Amino acid sequence: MIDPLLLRTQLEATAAQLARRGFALDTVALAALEAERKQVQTATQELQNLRNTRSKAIGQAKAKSEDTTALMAEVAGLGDRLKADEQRLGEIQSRLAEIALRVPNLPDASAPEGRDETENVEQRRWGTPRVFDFPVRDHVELGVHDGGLDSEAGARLSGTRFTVLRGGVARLHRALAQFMLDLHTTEHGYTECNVPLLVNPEVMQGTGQLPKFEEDLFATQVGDTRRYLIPTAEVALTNLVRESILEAAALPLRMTAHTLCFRAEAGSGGRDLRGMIRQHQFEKVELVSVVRPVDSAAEHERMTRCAEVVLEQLGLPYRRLLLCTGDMGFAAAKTYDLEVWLPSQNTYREISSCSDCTDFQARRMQARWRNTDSGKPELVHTLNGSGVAVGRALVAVMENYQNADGSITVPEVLRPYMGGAERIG
RNA sequence: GGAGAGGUGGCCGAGCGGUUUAAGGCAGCAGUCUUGAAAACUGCCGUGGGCUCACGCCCACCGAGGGUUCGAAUCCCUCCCUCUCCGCCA
Repeated sequence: MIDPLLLRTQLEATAAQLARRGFALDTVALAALEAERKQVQTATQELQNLRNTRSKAIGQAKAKSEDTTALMAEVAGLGDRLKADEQRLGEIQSRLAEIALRVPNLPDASAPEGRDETENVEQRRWGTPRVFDFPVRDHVELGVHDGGLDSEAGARLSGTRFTVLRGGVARLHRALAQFMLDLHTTEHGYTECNVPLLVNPEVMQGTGQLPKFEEDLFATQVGDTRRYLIPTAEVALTNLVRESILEAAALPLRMTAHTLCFRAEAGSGGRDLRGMIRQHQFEKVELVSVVRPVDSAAEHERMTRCAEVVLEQLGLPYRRLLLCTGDMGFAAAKTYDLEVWLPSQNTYREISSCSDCTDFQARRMQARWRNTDSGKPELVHTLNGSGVAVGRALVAVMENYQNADGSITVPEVLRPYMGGAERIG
């Protein structure tokens, strides 16, 4: 959520900033609703004040055994008026909150203005795509051999966009996750966390998935209790600081988790249907940082580097994009995407996304820190990044390390996790 | 799932219809004293919100949500969570 004060006091300027990312704020409706809120809230508080002072007077009169009938007459009917006003105020405020919860974050000044992914700005490249002296196979072909990558089996069990992994491919997948987790915990200063995959609706609202993106989520219902499957560990890790006040010394807080992720992928019909690029269930190693506001820009660069190091150690060519305003996620003020080279597609494909969410999630979660200068609790800044997507890393390793006979060379850094094996398949 | 005990400010803890404007203590911050420190003493010290140029004034919050009442931390109802024991279980 952006600062509601902006919607009250700088409505037009805020609308202009949101327009940069293609979000149309209905300023006329908002201004009218806000004027009504102001009027009703003032009236309600005046009535509450009247009730409080009268009630106190009755108490004092009774203590002195004085007659209270005159005072009692004064408050007659006040309760009903108050109840009506309070209800009306509550309705206005929840309408305002509903609007505010659906407004995306303000884009950072350094995010280039643009409509969609075609206007993202490439920042750098690392590595040189390998030149093959044999016909390149894609990961689906490479995986069919011994059923190492079996989407038919996945479909039989659960439908489209589910895959079964077996044997060396399954182990390579596991090795990738282990390698990433070890790298981030031992080299990059992140604390390993193991988190619930099912979370309650408040948590989903905290990081911005609800109320706007419900159709992208898988949900469970047991009795009256509704829980959602996390679409990313960002949800669980970031919400660990919800409704808390952190000491300044506890920051920066850096956490990582390897989890399953579940996405309904509504609205992506037909895209990337082949193979493991876009699945309903996939694994990811996630990085989350909670920092002081002044530190978030630097932390964003640092986090993105942590993700890049994964690809560099795996020897996978990649490029870094600075996302334009129109391609950023709901909660992000600024985002870098990392795209890995896929020989079969002769292009770079997204494998990581690192976002600075500034105070947007913190405000929804009421996550604060105690500023030692002011002594007051202030909102933290939160950041999240994939470090990196395991399924897509598997695809990238299979394709970039393939051999003419259809086998796959195991990248050096993964061999300790593969019992020393140098190739699979 | 069953039985019992609890949820009050950063922490401990009193309050169980109206002198509560949430006592008191601890921790913290500032000051006095001191060569310095400690002790002692004095003051400050929850969160969110509204109105105001401002000084300030006001509203809400005692696990959550309802209810009773002129008035609720306190009484009633529903729910949640924590702890102890029992049961079940990877």
